Amino acid sequence: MGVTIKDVAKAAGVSYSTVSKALRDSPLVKPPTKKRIIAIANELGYQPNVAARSLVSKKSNTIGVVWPTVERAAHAALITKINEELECHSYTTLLSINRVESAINTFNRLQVDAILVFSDKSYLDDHSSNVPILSYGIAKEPIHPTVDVNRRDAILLAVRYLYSIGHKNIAFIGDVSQQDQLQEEKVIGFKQGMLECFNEIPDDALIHTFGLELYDGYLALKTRLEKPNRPTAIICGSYDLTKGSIRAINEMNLSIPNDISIISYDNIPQINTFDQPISIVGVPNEIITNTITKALLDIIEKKDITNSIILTPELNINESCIGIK
Amino acid sequence: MGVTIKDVAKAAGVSYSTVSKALRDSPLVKPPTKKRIIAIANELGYQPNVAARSLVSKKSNTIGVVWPTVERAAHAALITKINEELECHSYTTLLSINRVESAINTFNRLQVDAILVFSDKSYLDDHSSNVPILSYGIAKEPIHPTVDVNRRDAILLAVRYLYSIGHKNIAFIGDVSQQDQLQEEKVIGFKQGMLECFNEIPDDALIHTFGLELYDGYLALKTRLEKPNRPTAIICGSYDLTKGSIRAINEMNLSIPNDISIISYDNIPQINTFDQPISIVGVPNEIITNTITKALLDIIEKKDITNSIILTPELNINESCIGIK
DNA sequence: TTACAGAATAACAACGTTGTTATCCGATGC
DNA sequence: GCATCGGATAACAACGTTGTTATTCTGTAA
Repeated sequence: MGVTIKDVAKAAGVSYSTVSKALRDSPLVKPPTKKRIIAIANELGYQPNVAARSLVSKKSNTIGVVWPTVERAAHAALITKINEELECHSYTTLLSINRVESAINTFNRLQVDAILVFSDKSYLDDHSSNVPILSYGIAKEPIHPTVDVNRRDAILLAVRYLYSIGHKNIAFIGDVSQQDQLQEEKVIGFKQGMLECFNEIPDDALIHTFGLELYDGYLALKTRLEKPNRPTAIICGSYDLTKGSIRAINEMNLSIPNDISIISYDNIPQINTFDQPISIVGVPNEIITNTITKALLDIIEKKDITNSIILTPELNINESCIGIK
Repeated sequence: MGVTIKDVAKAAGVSYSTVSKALRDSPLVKPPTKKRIIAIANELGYQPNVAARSLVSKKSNTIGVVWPTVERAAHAALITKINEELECHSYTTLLSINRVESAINTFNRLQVDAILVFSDKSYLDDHSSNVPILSYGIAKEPIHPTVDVNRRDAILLAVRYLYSIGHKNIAFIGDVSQQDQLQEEKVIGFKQGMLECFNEIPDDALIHTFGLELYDGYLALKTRLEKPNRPTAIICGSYDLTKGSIRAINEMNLSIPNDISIISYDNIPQINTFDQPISIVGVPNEIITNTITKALLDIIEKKDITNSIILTPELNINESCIGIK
């Protein structure tokens, strides 16, 4: 079925080792011959056999990604990008939506070159994995090298900025259920910022949602806006919550930024699909993916990354925020 | 790094071909020897080398799944299940979230045994793929063998049922934008049913949403319920729309089924997470996944399933529907 | 012309596995 | 006691590729 290197060799009238070298662009073969061989290979529709190649090279050029939470939109954006970047380095990404342990097992069987784990948990059980593992999540006492975003500082940055332009009534909308450490970190950052700026955290400054979906944000903010003491600035804990919040604000016939300034967490590309520009705080997706890609290549090369990498968030302000005199 | 079959052979004092046979449970090797070899292999932590194995067997035991629309929850449920089922047949699932053409290319390079494509489009461009392709979507003039759900009949069934228990004012809520052929089919089924039962399609029987998300359903239904001539029964075009509809109904202080009966499309497990049981119409997920798995194994073996498979929906009624005298 | 360097290409082993074929050895039948 | 049979295991080729080593060929200097 498949056309092999030997078929090409026969067609070109050379030995098969020459073909191999020609296709790998080795300097050991004369340019004209090389050109001719490549042309013939293309014509025959030659596809290198991955199995044979990785058998001899002892590498699969494949990276396994463990992604148990398929639902999270932010992760989807990350994975798509990482996938692209790795392809540039001629690695193929392999996704598994199984449970973490089971996925790690499978990837060990498949002998991928490295495993990337997306997990909310702060640590993974210590599995015996022959393959190096990188995790993206919380770098608190990690077992494996980890890439993490400093969510606490992100929200802190936002509070400080809003304070600096005169806001006195700032609210944070997000999941305060303490189930998810990632969300918890944001709340801590908010509280820290409020204490720093105002020496207190008013009861109604934290707007609780019960989930991270659009509707959760919509409902929570709408309920809050119907009460007195309307905040002049809101920090939204995630992309979907921002979407819901904006709908709630529109529905109340309020204006961004004249009535309410908004800063959204999550620095993902979709943020540009809103009707109006929205200020954001977070680590740009591109930086996250670059870092992860680089870290993966590093752990493959055995450049042991002992330290975890913690990324610093950036603030991007535009007309969704206005100062208060 | 890896412990090979030869290491096991040396440790067991037998030839490596004997080890191979013992591990594949061949009758050619004596039971006691077999047992001993397996024990030693386990002890050494032997993992068969996939590359070598697929090099000789000319199979990768891997199936590529093209999944360009990561966001759709219904697809996530399907894929998870298919993944499980294939694992039972010792196939590994490989996900790609790239564009369809690019993904098919990659999978050809990796020489997977078959490709499963999730696509809204009614047909794929005729790519030169050496690997057999199965698609899940619309089986209208398909190029590749296709597994399809008869969405038209599903909604038709629902209309007929509601009519049979006395409803005179039935509405369908769904995406009527005609962008998506899958959604379009449902609308056609609804219209057909209405004509069949009532000889007409009232203008307000179709409740348009502009998307398939929860909030889209919520907003559209709420708007509709504020108008006169409230429907006594509603058919929801998808799981997320059902969720939104239920919220709208609750918010208006209406009761299911006393004020409004509900039937939801999408026969997925999550449907059981609602506060109350909801009647559904559609093909149970398990049947879809079984069919797809079987079809995949078939095209791998025979390389030729000429006919597409169209699945017939089922109606599952419970207390979310009540008759009208 | 012969010898020889250096480039170009051919030959070959190796990667880890599987299926086929060959070998060994004990038991059986005459 | 010898040939034979058959079960158990060993030996080996093959899968398609790459890196190393061996061979051929070309052009140049003695």
